Amino acid sequence: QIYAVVTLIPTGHVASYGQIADLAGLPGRARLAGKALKDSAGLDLPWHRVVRADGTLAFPAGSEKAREQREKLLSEGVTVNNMRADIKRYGWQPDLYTMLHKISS
DNA sequence: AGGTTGACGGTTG
DNA sequence: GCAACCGCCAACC
Repeated sequence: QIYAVVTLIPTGHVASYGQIADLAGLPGRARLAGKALKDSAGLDLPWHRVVRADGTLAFPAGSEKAREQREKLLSEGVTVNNMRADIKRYGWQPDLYTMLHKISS
């Protein structure tokens, strides 16, 4: 379920672990979403579009994965300042979020 | 069985 | 805005 929701994130946009878990029918289990993505290594998913609720990248600053994620987001037009994506502009808009919530239920 | 550990998130100072 | 806490829960020691 979690992987399915991740594929729904439009190119050039980002979503939080909490939102992913929520839409996957697992409210309040953001950590599980993170665990699922960690285990998803190898699968073809837009994992780089998943960030923390405040927009910061989940990988330790300076790490190889963090650099890779930042690069992928920038290439899609998502501004990333100091390892933090601009959630205000590129995050899921409220209307789209509620719409997806309705569909998934 | 009990303690630790996270690709997290909301609250508080 | 930031950092320290605390709640969370499944997987591992």
